[in-house]
Formats: sequence, structure tokens, C-alpha cells
Amino acid sequence: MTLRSAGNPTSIVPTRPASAPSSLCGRDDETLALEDFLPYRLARAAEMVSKQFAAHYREQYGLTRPEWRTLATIGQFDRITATEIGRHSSMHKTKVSRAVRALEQRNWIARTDDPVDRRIEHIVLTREGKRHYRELVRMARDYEARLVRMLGTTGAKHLETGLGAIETELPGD
Amino acid sequence: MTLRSAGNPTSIVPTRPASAPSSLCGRDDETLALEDFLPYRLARAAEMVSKQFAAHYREQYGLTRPEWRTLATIGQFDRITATEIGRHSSMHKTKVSRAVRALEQRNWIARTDDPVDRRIEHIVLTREGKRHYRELVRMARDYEARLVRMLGTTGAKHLETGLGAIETELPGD
DNA sequence: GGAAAACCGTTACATCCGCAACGAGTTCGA
DNA sequence: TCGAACTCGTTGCGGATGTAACGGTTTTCC
Repeated sequence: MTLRSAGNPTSIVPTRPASAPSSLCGRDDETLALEDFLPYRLARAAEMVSKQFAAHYREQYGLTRPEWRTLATIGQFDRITATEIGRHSSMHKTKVSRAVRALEQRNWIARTDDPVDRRIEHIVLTREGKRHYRELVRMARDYEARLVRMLGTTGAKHLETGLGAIETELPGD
Repeated sequence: MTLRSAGNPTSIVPTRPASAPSSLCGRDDETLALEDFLPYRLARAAEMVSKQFAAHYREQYGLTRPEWRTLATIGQFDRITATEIGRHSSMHKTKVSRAVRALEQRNWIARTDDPVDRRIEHIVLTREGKRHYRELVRMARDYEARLVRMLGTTGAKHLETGLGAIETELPGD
């Protein structure tokens, strides 16, 4: 039949054996090792980290990921519009709209109309919102520090370099 | 008032000014720069790459991301079960179930019952499925090569090192 | 031998998401 | 000056997703 990638299909998970050096020897031109494919590895890594971090603010505050990003953006700039939130946090405007409404219902943010351009509304943190924002920032810093420690200083440094390359070379949106 | 992150809220996008050295000088303990936060950067990078790559197989074949991953996994091993697909491609079993059905309706895959364990069904590529798989593998290799070229050899190498650290240090699921 | 637990793949349901369209407001240009 | 084009934020809608439950099957363990 056709050529089989790994010997034992019942214990698949990492399955590196067949794809270790990836060039000479095997010459497996027909097959792609998904676990070595850069876009997949990137997506998987992001998902793992994101999920691990999300567990923190979800358990403690019941925040969703869009809500966390929105809060983080509003806290970073005080007084900001929905469109700017979307641009800064790479989120679709409908996602922002829904997250803002959710945060408003918690009384973590408040909106004010712009006196000159009445299409715009400015968003600010309430006192309560600021308090929770500070806690969440501390939590985020803690997680990031733990993550860097897990990855090792060089691992983290290399990751940041690689991400920097993507950020500068890929189309922003 | 509170301290403002960047000077000009109307031109926000990268907003590096306020967070460049990130330690001394500013002492911005209260605020987190989202664009410097590792989980966010990772998620954003993955999303950009994934979207750019997905555009290829979506335009040419109308495949979804779960379908592409499923196809890639089936092609990598010939004859595999749905559970194993999920484990190998980091997808939820319902995602796999739906992707498999979609691929079956295209006549790209076929299922056979296991003679001894009747809970299991083995999935294989049809002749047509193999043909498209080979084309998609070529497309994937091309994209990956282009991506590495965009990132530069060192950028890509560093990215791979960083991803390797995540893969070995983070909980698999 | 047989009940309980575990496993496989599917599906009902609630939720999330982005596209497209909307009303309201502003800017542009003839 | 007035209408076309654009912007802002919201929402209807269809499609995608994960949770929980399901029927069918196998394994475990008493």
C-alpha cells in the first residue's frame, strides 16, 4: 500500500519518529507531518497558552476572552472609543460591542458621548472597574512571569524574537 | 487624573512609546501594555498566520480549518480512527466528527468498521482524497517556505525554538 | 457470569462569532 | 447647500463551537 508515517497508530500523540530530520533519509515528499508544520504549531501553542491563562480570569471573574482584552485595552488608555479598542486589541467591532456591553452591565465601565462628534462614545473605567483592572493586571503579570520561567529565559527570548518577526513582516490585518 | 499610557489616543495601533524599556523610568505598575503581553502576542501571531494560510485552501477548495487539519492527519497516517485524529490534531471530538462527515460527503475519505472492536471506525483517503491531499501538502509546504522566508532564517529559527519550549513545557491538554 | 465503568462516535442545545445591513451622524464635493 | 459617501456602534442572521447527553460496545472487576 502507501507508505505509513509512523509505525504504531495506537500511540500517536507526538509521533516524531518518522519526521525527525525531515529531509534526507526518508524523502517523504507526499506526506506532511502536521506536528512539524509551523502554522499548526503556532496555533496550538497559542491555544494552549491562551487557555491556560484564560482559566485564571474565567474562574475568578467569569470574564470571557473578548471581555478581558477589552478591559485590558480600556485600562491601558483611559478614555477610548470602541473602534480604537478593536484596533488595539485585534478584535472585530461586533466582538468589542458585545464585550463593552457586558462590562457595562457589571458596572466596570461607563460611556460618555463626545460633545463634538455624536457618533462616538468614550469609554472609561468606573472606580470598581479600575479596582478589578488592577487585580487582573497583577494576575496577568504573574502568569506571564510564570510562563517565562517555564519556558526558560532563552526559550522565552527566542519566542519573543520570533513573534517580533511575525509582527513586523505579516500584514497587520 | 490617572496616568495615560500613550500621548495620542487617536493614532493607537502599535503604541510602543510608553512601553519600550518596560522597567525603570516609567514605573508603570498599574498598567499592562497589551501589545507586549506574551499570551496576546502569541494569539495574535497565530491568528494572522492561520488566517493567511487558511485563505489558500479556503479559496481553492472551500475547506474549513477543521477539515484541513483532519485531512492532513488522515493523509499522514493512512487508516486512522476519529479519536486518534482528534488527539493528533488537537481538535475536539465533535469538531472531528463534523469534519469527517464533510470530507466523506466530498468522497475524499471512506470509513470501514473494525472487525474486532465495533465501536471503532477506520478512516482512509479515497483515490480522489489522496489526489487532493497531495495538492494541499504541496500548497502547505509552499506557504511554510514563504513564511520562513518572510520571517528570515533567524526569525524562523527563534520562533521554532520558542514553540518547542512551549510544546515541551506546557500541559499537552 | 454479570453489573459497573470506560470508551467510541454522534447529536441536541446553548453559546459564540463574523458578515451584512441598519440608523444615526459627519465629511466631502459639486 | 444639499446629496453622496463615509464613519460609528448595534443587531439580525446563519454558521461554527463546546458541553452534555445519548446508544452502542467493550473492558474491568467482583
